[in-house]
Amino acid sequence: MGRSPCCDKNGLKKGPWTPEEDTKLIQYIQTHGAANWRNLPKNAGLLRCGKSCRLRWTNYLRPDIKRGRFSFEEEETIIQLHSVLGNKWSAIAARLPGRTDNEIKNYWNTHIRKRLLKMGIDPVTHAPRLDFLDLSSLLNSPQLNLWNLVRLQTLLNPEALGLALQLLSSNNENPNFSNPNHHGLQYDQAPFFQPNQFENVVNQQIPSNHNTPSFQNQTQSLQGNMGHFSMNSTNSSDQMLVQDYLTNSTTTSEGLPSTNLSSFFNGVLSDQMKGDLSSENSSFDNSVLSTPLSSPAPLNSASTFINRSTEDEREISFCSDLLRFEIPDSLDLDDFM
DNA sequence: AAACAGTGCAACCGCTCTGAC
DNA sequence: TGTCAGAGCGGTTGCACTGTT
Repeated sequence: MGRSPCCDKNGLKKGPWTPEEDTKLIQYIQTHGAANWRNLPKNAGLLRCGKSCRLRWTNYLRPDIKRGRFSFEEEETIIQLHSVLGNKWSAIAARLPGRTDNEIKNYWNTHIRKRLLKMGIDPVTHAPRLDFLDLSSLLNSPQLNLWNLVRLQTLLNPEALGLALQLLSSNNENPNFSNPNHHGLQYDQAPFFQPNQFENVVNQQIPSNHNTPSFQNQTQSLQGNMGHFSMNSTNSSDQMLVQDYLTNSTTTSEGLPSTNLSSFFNGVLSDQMKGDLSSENSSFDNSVLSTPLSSPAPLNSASTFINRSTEDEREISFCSDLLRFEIPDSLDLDDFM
């Protein structure tokens, strides 16, 4: 048999707390302290379960509770801590003064989790998931520009890039696949990817070591997402940038992609564009020009939130930061172990 | 203006874990 | 070693609020 309930629930009140109940609880705890929750309701004159009193106090009435919207910094901290600690909400709350575990849990489930899913990130593992990623929403966004393409580098995992490379390199063998280059082909006349072409190429090009259910699921999802993008994107220059970016990627001896943005920029950008990127007024991190995919850029969370004016920008940068974060030196993981 | 659907959040429930005794 | 209270967690519910039709 299970243990006896913490209190006799007959006749006990449930539901929202009234101001009078709150006042009684606060006054009692201020006088006697927060202890012996089983006897507290009776002593305080409350028709509540002790557990209910404890939750009410710890989650709402405690004087050090901070109410209101989570800040960018708090949000980022939650994500970083969650990637290390998982669903240990109390441990996360201990690092966020004034926030409770329940509040963080609710905020995670209602805001952060949804946003991660939208950005194609597994909220459990914090890894990019192609079957979660909605490329069309990213690439069709009004903010689609060079910055977002750069940030896409961090969204796409090696498998995704490898698949794209195989697709692009297969054009010599597969006449059905259109691989336009920027020497005369009219992009606004040629579709970027047709879903059926994508599927045909995928079926032919998946390497044997990627013949796993999860990889197949991801490639199928990528097919759908890329197909959606191609059918909806009307910005031919954007398509060209993506195409060139992928074309300039290389593969390692192990067959894994090793994408270097410098080759992309050198091959695609005009001198004017490179100059713009290197200007002091640009928020662009020049280190990315020489940073291979396998070398994550250091997290610079303070600067990444500067001058972001739109929710989309915040989401994209938010996602980018997620995948680039590193554990701060000040965070002692031994505390959690 | 009313009905409806979607969203956010406080609160609850049932269970497990932990530490004190 | 077993029992118990407190703490913590995942999941869920109910309600208020907001946006849409």
